[in-house]
Amino acid sequence: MAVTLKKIAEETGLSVATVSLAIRGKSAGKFSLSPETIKTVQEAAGKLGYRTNRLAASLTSSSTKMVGVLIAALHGDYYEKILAGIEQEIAPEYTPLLGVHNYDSERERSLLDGFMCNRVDGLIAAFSGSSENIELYRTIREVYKIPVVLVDRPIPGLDLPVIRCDHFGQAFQATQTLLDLGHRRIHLVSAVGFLNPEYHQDGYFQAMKAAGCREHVKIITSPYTKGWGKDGLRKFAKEVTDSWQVLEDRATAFVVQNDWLAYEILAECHERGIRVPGDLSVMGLDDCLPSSMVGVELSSVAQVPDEIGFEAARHLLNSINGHDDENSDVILPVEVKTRKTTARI
Amino acid sequence: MAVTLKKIAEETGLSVATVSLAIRGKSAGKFSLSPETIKTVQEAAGKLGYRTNRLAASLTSSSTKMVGVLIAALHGDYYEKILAGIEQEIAPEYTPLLGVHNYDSERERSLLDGFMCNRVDGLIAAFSGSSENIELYRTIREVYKIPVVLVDRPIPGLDLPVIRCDHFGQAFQATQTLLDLGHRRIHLVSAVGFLNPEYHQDGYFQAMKAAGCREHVKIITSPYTKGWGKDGLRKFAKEVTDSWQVLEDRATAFVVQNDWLAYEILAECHERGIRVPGDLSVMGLDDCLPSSMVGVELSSVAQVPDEIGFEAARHLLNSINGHDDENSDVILPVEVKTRKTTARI
DNA sequence: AAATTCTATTAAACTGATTTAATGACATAA
DNA sequence: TTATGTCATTAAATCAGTTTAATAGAATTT
Repeated sequence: MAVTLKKIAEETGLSVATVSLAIRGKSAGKFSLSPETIKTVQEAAGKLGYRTNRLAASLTSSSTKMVGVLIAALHGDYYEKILAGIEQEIAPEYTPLLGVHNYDSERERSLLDGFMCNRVDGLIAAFSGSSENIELYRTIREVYKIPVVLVDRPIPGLDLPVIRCDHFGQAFQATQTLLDLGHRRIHLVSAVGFLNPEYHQDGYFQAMKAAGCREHVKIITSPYTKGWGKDGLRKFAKEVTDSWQVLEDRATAFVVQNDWLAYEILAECHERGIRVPGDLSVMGLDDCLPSSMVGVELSSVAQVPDEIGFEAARHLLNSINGHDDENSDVILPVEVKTRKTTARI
Repeated sequence: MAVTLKKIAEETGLSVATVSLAIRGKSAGKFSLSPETIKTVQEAAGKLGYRTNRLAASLTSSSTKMVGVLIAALHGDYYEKILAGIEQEIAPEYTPLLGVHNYDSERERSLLDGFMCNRVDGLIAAFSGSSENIELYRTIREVYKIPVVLVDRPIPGLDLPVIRCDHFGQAFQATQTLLDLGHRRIHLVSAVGFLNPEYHQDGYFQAMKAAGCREHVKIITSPYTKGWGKDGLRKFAKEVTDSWQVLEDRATAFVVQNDWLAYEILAECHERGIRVPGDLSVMGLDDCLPSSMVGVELSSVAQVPDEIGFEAARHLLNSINGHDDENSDVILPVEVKTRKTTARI
C-alpha cells in the first residue's frame, strides 16, 4: 500500500541500499553515489510520494524521534500551556506522544508502559504522586536509559531534573504582599490534592514567621483529595466561607492555593454580600487565565507555564543529545499581580 | 539494553516463536502451547521486565496503535477540551501523536508528513484552511488509506466526515434571542481568521431576514486574518467600539463571533462608561470557560468541545475497525446561555 | 504394527528500513 | 603488464518482532 524503498529500487533499477543512501543524501564520507543516481532516486521518490517508514528506520537506528509527554490534567490552562510550550519546542523533529493521567496511578502506569513500548527517546512527565509508580520511573531511567524530565514536582528517591515555578516564592510573596498591606490574620486555604502543598505551606509559614505573626498561622485544608470538579471546589468554598463568617477574630485575608478555588470563594462572597476586598482580601496563587479579566480581577501570583514547557523540552532535548551537563532543576520566577481583590486593611 | 524476545528465549531455553506466542496468549486455534510453557515464559518476561517493542510489532501487523491528532491551536480552552475528549476516548489502547499547526500551512504539512512517516492508524485533524495542503489530505486518505476525521471545518473537495458544533445554529439562536428581547439593530462582529465565519454569517443573516430586519444587517469584519493575540483582539475591540460610539443609529446589540473578542469589547465598554447591557447588549458565540464566571457573566451560546473530541475519537475508532457505516458528519447541538450582558431593550 | 491424528514446538520467511563489508569496473601507478 | 587505488554500487546481515509451514513425538485409530 505505502511506497517502500523496494518499490523505488524496482522502479529505478537500482538496489535498495543505493536508494536508501540516495534518499538520505548519505553519499558523503565512506560512500559515494553519482549525482545522477541521486537525482534519479529523488525524482522517483518524489513522484511516487515516498515517505520513510519511521518504525522500520527506528528499529536499526535505535532512535524513534518520539517523546512521551505525560501530564496530570487537561482543564484550566496550566497544562495546556505547558503542552503548547513543549510542542512548540520539539516539533517537528520530535513527535510528542500525549498521555493524561488525571492523578490515577493505574492510568499513569499504563501510559508510561505504552511510552516504553513505543521506545520513546525521552519523557517529560508530571508525576501523579502515587508511590506505586516510583519503581516504574526508576526502570525507565535506569534500565531503559530513557532521559526523563519532570515538571512541577520531584519523585522522592529519584534524582531527576525538575522544571517548575517557584512555589515557595509564590506563597511567600503572596503572603508578604498582604503583610505589607497591613494584614496580620492571614489564612492559607489549601488542599491535599493540589500541587506541591508543602512548598506553598512553607512559603506562607516563613513569611508569617518573619513578620512575627506566628500565632495567626492557620492552614485551612480540605479533606477532598480527588475529583476537584467545579462542584467539589464550590463545596469547599462554601465551607471555607461558612467557617469564616462564624469566627470571632476573622482572617482579614486569604491566600488561596489555586485560582479556581479563589474564584469560587469570590462567587460565594458575592452571594453572601461579603465585600472583597472591603471585608476580606483574597489572593490567588497561580494566575489562571481569567484572573486578569475585567470583572474578575483576582490578585494572584503569575507563573509562566509555557516557559515550564519550553524549558522542560529544551532540557530533555539536551539530555537526548548527550549534553548531560545540565542535570539540575530549573525554578522559574513568579510575579505578584496586584489586582482588585486585595487592599490595605 | 531493552529486553527482547530473544533474551527470554535464551533464558527459558525455548524458541523466539514460542515465546512470542506465549506472551500474547496466542495458543488458541491453530496453535497450542502447554500451560507449563506459557507459565514459564510469562514468569520470565515479568522478571526481566519485558515490554513489547511496538515498532517491531507494527512492522508486520501493519497497525501502529497510534493516532495523529492535529489541532489548530492550544490557547483558550476550546482545543484543549477537544484534545481531552480524544485522549480520554482512545487511550490507552491507542496513543495520540500531537501536532499544533497554528494556522501555518507549512507547519501543518510537516506535521502531517510526520504522522504518515509514523504510519498512524488514523488521523483527527482541524484543517488549517490553506488550500495548498488539500492534496496532502487526499493522499493520506486515498493513497495511504488512513481513516481521517475532521473537526470544526470540512475540506473543500474532499468527502471526509466532519465533527463540529452547529455553527449556523449558534449565530441563528444568538440573533433570535436578541430579536426576542426586542432588539432590531443587531450587528455581527466577525473576523476572517475566526472559525467558520460563513456558517455564523449565514445563521445571523437568516435570523435577521426571517424577522424582517434585513435593512439592519451589518457585519463588522476585521482585516486582521492572523496573529489574534490579546493585542490584536484589543485593537479590534477598540475600533468596533469607536465606530459604534460615533454612529447616529447605533446597534443596540452585538453578536460577537468569539467570546475572547467579546471580553475585550466588554472591557472597552467598561473603560468608556458604556453600560452593558443598559446601553448595549453583547452576546458571545462560543461560551468559553470564563464566560460563566462571577464578574464576567457573558451571555453566549454554549458548545461542547469535549463532546466534539469524544465523537471524533469514536468515529475514528469505528473507521479504523472497519465499521464504515457512519461516514456522515456529526453536528452537535448548542445552547443559548443568557447571562448578564443581554437585556430587553 | 502401521497409519493416522493430535499436540507442542520451532525453523524460516517476512515486515521496511540501515549499515557493513564485498564486488566489479575503471583509472592510475609501478 | 601487473599491481594498486578509486569510485559507484550492492549483497547480506541486522533490528525485534509476527506468522506460516514444517517437524518431531505422543496418542489414537485401524
